[in-house]
Amino acid sequence: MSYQYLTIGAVERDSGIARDTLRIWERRYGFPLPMRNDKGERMYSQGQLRRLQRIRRLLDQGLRPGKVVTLSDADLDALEAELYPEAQLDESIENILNVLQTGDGSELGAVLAHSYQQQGMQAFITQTVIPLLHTVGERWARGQLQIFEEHLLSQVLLRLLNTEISALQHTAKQPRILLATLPGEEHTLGLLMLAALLSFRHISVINLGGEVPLDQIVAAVFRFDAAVLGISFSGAYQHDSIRGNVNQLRAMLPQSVDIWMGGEGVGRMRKLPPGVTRFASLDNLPL
Amino acid sequence: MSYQYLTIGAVERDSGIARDTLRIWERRYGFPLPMRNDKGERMYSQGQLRRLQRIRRLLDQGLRPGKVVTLSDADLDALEAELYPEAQLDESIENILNVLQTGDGSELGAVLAHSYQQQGMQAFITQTVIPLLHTVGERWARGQLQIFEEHLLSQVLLRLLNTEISALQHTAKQPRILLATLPGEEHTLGLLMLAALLSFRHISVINLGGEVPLDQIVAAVFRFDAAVLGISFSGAYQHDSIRGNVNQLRAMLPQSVDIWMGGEGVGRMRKLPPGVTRFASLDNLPL
DNA sequence: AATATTATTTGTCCTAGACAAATGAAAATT
DNA sequence: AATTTTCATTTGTCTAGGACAAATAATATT
Repeated sequence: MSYQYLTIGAVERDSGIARDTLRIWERRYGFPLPMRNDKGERMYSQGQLRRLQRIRRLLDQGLRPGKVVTLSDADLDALEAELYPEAQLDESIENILNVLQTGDGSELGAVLAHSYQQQGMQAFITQTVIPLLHTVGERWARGQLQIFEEHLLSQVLLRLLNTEISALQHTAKQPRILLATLPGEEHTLGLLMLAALLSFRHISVINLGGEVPLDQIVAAVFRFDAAVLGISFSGAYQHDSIRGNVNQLRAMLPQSVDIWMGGEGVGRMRKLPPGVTRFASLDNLPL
Repeated sequence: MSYQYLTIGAVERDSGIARDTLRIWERRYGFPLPMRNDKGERMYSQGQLRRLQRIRRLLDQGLRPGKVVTLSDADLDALEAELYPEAQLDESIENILNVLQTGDGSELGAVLAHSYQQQGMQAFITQTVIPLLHTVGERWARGQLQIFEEHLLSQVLLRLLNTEISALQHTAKQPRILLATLPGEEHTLGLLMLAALLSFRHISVINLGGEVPLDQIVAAVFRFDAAVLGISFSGAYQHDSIRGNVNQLRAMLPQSVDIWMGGEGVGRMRKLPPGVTRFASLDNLPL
């Protein structure tokens, strides 16, 4: 499709790996070893970008660069096969994927809405949406699914969940829960699923969305007198930053405010900071 | 609130100005001149960050660094006052802002929904949402409005527009329009407003959301047989990249596919690439 | 088995220079 | 007078190779 070479800036953007890190991997591990243009600048191939994206995904799972960066494509395949076992899929999920990958775009919303109406919010999210997103990620890693299909699914889910929250919000009561992600964490779908589940239980939710600076989160908690602050970390979030940021938040907020941490990024943490509640899955919220 | 010093990485993240650029501004213009920690690393103050954010906003308006970076706070005030003249506000907008800044969070959605029901989609978007977002930006620049309030407004609008699109989509007919922003452009609210307006006219819209790689946009156009591709550029998008990217898109797509470009970033462009339609405002779509 | 100590891995930051793309100003042309 | 061309300036992104501390793994000690 596009047999263009990419600058280091473009690779940083598309892989999520910092420039400095790309250069130092090259020095230390010998990968990626991009070509150079006549100015002496690194020019990465599409294949190198793709491998970097796969590597990034493995690092997000907790693997270490020293063991992953040097792997060949074949070894990567093997490692992925091991880490992401091919789940056997529900028939309805299979169907949704099928619509996503072969449909004409307008049907996807209808199929998902149908699932939702059959299952109700809780089951829809835990048994349909989450496995669906997992599978989409796996298929992407295998090259069986295009990125725009992933985008489309996100948008359609965004619309569906927001629509349902709208329908439920006016019945909401206390306690009030404030939701946000921290700067650097753009993945807001988890937040939205949580908001939907809470709305469904008639709990009042204020969703600030993604990338909210710490002091602003604190200001919002005070302003809206929130009883709980929910922060979501996708797998992509650097483990290191999580702890520091959450400790800082804990120190800035009164003890009466509960902090909930959720998302894949949290599941891998051993110890949680004191005064913080983990909700490992959306199945059992700490209510 | 937080009188902490920030590393260059944090400033890059929160101001949107690249590390390299921060260092070179320091060299060339003498601002920002951060303190150094004992490791010799730059440590920026909150005030420096704030000024950088204001500068960034002016650059997004098309001003040049050489004229802006060296300005004092007072001169910045003056420049902002000149560039963002205090618009006199509609009473209903005044009211929405008031709810945003003093309400308890749950009312905002209701107030906006009320405006929408009174005005209909077209007027709501052009006469309420757009001036509202403008004013919020101005107030933020003046330090009269907090960032979390901006986030909250975005989320509530996101929900409202998505809800209305849901209600309208199933009546949609041809032509089919595909919407997306390019990598680097995270601002998707413009896209959503466009999607809402089009849905309101019973036009079928497929919204891929933000930051979609070029080749993926092209793949999606073919897959969904879109008649029109709509790309939105916020003011923040680098003018340079716009032209190159759009030219590339034009070359990758058959002439039968119209390309629409919109958003503030486009308004400042002199010539458009050939074969591309501009919609300067959401008031008159090229239909 | 749990804890403390040492070794290794790893990412972010540093300096100072180079260069081309984009922009603005001036000159030449229609 | 308006448009195009040419030249000068501004500006951001990229380079190299080194340094260092925080996080993690491995080993020793209680």
